[in-house]
Amino acid sequence: MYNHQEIEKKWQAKWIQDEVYKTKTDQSKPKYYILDMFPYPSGVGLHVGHPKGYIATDIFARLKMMQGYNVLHPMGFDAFGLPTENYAIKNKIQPQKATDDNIATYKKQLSILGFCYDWQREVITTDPSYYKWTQWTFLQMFKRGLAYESFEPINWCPSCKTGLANEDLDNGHCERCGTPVILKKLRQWVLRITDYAERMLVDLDKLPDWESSTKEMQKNWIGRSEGAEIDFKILETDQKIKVFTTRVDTIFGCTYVVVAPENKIVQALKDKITNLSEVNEYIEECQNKTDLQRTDLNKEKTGVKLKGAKAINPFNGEEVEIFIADYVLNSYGTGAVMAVPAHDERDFEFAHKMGLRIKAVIFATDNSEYNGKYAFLDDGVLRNSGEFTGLDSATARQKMTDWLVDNNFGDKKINYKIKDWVFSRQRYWGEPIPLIHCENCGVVPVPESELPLVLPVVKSYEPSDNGESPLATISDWVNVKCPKCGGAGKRETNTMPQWAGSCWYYLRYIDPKNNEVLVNKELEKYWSPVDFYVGGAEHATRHLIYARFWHKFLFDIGVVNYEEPFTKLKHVGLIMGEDGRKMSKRWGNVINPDKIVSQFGADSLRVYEMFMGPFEQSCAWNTNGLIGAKKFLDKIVSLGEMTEFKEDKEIKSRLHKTIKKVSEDISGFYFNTAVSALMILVNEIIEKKNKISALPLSREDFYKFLQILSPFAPHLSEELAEKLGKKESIFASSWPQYDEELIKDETINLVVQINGKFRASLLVAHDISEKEVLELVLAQENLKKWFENAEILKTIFVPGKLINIVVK
RNA sequence: GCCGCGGUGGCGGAACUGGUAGACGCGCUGGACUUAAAAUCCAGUUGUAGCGAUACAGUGCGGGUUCGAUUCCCGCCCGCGGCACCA
Repeated sequence: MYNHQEIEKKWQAKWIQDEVYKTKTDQSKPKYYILDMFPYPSGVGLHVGHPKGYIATDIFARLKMMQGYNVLHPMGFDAFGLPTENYAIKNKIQPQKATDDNIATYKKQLSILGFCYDWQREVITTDPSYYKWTQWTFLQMFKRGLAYESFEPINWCPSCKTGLANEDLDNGHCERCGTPVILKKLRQWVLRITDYAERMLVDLDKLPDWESSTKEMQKNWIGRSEGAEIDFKILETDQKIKVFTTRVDTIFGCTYVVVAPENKIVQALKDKITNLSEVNEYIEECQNKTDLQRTDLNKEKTGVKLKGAKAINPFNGEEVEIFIADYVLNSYGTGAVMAVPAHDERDFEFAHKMGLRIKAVIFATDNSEYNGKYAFLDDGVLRNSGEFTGLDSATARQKMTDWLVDNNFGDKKINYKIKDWVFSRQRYWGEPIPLIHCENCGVVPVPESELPLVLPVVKSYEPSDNGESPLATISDWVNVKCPKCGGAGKRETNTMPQWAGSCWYYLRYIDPKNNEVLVNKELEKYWSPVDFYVGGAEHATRHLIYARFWHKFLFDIGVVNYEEPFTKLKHVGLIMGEDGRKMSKRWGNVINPDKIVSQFGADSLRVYEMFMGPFEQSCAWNTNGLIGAKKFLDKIVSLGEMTEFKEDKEIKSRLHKTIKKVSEDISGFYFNTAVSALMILVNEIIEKKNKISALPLSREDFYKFLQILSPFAPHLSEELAEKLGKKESIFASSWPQYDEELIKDETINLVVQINGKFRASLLVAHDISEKEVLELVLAQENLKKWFENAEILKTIFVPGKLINIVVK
């Protein structure tokens, strides 16, 4: 037992006093930038699961420091956005005050865990000196046409009363409050992230050190598909319906065309449609559905025929019916499809329900006939397809696309599932969008010299029902002169989404106080890119998509010198409650880190969380396991009390093996096995110690042990190192090297197998020959029975490891 | 439905490019110390049979490759995560 409270307090104060973790930009040394995803400071504070990733990066950073790197390992807070705003409203505090309080709580909670952050580089996204540059980047996007105003229907959360991006949805519900979203027509600012879709996709291949699951998720989210856009002329008009398909080869099987209910073409055909009231009724019906209802796969497909209008298939001149149906999404492709029921499941289902014609044109290569019971989705050979009959699907797609181009009926087209980023929120707690609406000049940017455009203090920050932000009510802030013509202008009152500030914060840590530029070029060149980024997997298709986009833009305008922000990425597994459920107030299973630290110490918590299991894996909390970690540290304390040192050869060898193992395991983020290796070493030392009544190590070697322990248990290691007489912080020391010679075992346990089954192990010299082993084996009394009445067919010998004798 | 990951004792998990399955920790059992308990220390702990040496079985299920498979291949089952009418 040792007084962890006293020791931890002492060293935390000393580290700050001696500036042990101050980042030094000594450019002669190699740099290492290791970054945690900065937290969102919520009202309830941290639970014991949050620091897991921070502990891991802290251990890693300490290793790198001691290995002689200049380490940048900063921390900050992502504080704008709905959670704080909703919390502030509920508790009747100003959002700024709520943010300040929450950050103070978080910092206190983090500080007692003994992290090696350089707090002088702290970045807070709600700080005007920070969001000045968020606004600046937005303006650069605006100036290059990447930010545009749109009036299209978007996701709207009726509870949070704001528009949302696709990334803010969780299965059709608002990710924040769980309310099903609806589509609502709204004026909004949108970023052209789709312009970067291709690059974001292709560049994933340049990231070998990202987890493949994350890359896969991003690929699916970007959702590239290659196909063609085809014009279907509408009979007796000069209108046309543009459809997108990846299966031009099936077009001779098209028996109707479907457009989304919101598609503009419906209104354009008003005069032709003879059942207009029925059509309008259907459109209204669709508008009243939530997104969730509309996209429910289990529901039956619905739709209405546009009577009086017909479309013409450009390939065969056939006249086909036109339907509106909400199984076609207006937001993807052209909002219209050619329906080929024989070769598309959805069209098949719809055609069945409405009693429409099904015409098969693709046949399996084995010439089996189409049975009409389901849609045939595979590629195959074309039939009934005019001049393209007989071609295989892939060739047909090429030739038919060429035909489209030649005859002016369409073109090749690549579509992406990812949508442009809806970037405005009708809420208060966000970065003001620095634009001014002028009657004469249109939308005019706020001059860069006037940045930051500070978020004004407002009396009521509750959201409104009318799609306007609370900022719209502050008339003396809203009404300004147009910076261009001096005439009357109005400020944009929407604010930026929560994800804006986190798109580039990693750059600001490099140069956190610069008021002239976003980041100094020279410093950026030295420190970037982020070598290693660690955080939750839930950000795979949110923050990590946005940040890559933002970064590529900054690359394009020359702010940064490389194209991908995060070289290596790992996700931290959750810590669940003792009951196996996610820690939450609702289940009453939240474990508070402050309590754990005061009761068991930060070092115990650190060791335990790293020992729980593989870093990426989620794992249930178990207080008994924590006590095990504490016991491990207690044992080390008892070693530290020894005053007699007597070097032992076996222990020295074990120490060097452990140095190797721990170094490799920290580098590879295999913390559980690193802790295990340290435990094995300690157990062996204790066993020996009990025999010889002295520490079976030299002073120097005991210090080496403390060094490899120190990333895990920094406070205790410093304390024991000081006891050994060390004057300088252990983290200023050089990481110990292992001795190759000491690791080699002179004698080894050689495995003896007979017919592949383990039968014995023999203690022999490591370089024993096959012949010698065989002689030894045959001489063993307890193995004799295997060779009686048996013939040795062959032996397999793996030097230094095993011999397998095959007998019959 | 599609994509990705996983399935090993009572529990968390270990096992390098195929080579002693269950390291390390928790829990449990027995013992020492104690008036007693906690703490600590020692021993045991995959199952079955046996006093024991030992033998057999065993890494989700069924096959296969191999001298040898938790590891590689084929076919299933189950769990988790993501996406989901994307034409």
